[in-house]
Amino acid sequence: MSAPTSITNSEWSVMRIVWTLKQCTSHQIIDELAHQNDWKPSTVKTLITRLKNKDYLNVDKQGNGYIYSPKVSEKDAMNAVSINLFDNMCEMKVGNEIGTIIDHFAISKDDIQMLMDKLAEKQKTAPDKVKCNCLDNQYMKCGDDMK
Amino acid sequence: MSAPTSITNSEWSVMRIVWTLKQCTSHQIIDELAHQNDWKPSTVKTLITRLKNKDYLNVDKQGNGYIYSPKVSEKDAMNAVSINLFDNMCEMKVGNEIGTIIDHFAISKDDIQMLMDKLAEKQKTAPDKVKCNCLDNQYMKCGDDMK
DNA sequence: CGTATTAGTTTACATATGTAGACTACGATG
DNA sequence: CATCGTAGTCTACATATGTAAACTAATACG
Repeated sequence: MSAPTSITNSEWSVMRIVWTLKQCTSHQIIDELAHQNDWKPSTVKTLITRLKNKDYLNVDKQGNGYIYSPKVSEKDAMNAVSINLFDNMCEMKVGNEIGTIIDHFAISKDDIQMLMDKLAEKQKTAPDKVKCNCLDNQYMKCGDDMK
Repeated sequence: MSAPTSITNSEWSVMRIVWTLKQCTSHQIIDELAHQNDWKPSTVKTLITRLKNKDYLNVDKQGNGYIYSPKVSEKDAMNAVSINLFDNMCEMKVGNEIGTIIDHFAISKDDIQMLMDKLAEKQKTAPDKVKCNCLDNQYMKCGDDMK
């Protein structure tokens, strides 16, 4: 259920297809990615092999080739990469950055409502300030705002 | 002002220090990262060089060595990586994922308020549904929910 | 049943990344 | 001014990633 190793951008493209189709043949993946990215069949085959090795894909023999299905859920993978990303950033600035994401992407009414509810709840126990965690050492700590 | 190339995780560690200190010597960066990650001086020096080449760092001669300062703002870099990350994901699922991030990280009262205001505003023109954009091709589209 | 198709495996190769030692040059100190 | 220490550059090397050709093996079709 969890995401063992990290996957690369191009592997991500393959996984999106498998997640969406739930199960599919290499042929379908190759077609779709030839269409989307102009990738050669060999390229996609390599990516599929790597994803098998990384335990992101299940394989089931069928006729000639295999049927591929996700071994790691899309949600788990998304969580792994996004949490990893924000872990890299200054804790103090994560809140502000979420704002940028909200500005930048389309979100449905329902999701927005869900987010507002979540925030209202979180507000109850929220700290006045989240401290910069960029420096472990003796140096001066970082200022308040980043514009 | 913009983030030209992408930077790696370890380069990110260096930049966080420079962003926080605004300007500093290699000595300071080396110290801090020896402390944080147990990296050898050479490792940090390599990272500094790569960041110079990637135009993430300004250098100013001073005495023996140099004073380093950011050439790309922290905000720009954060935006670049986070937008890039969510661009990789199924559009339909970004809203939900923002929820996970909100759950997972500490956010200050002020930031939460800012996010709620932003969402309230965004709600006014929000679509009922954001469609899955995983497939370009002819195949079936992805279902509604991901749990 | 043989052969064309297809799916999968092997090999390849350039660039990126993590990690670091060795070497060099310049400024500081006696 | 000679030398030492410190900062910076060069070199190194294993693994990861993007990209793909060549080869092989197993169906499917005639």
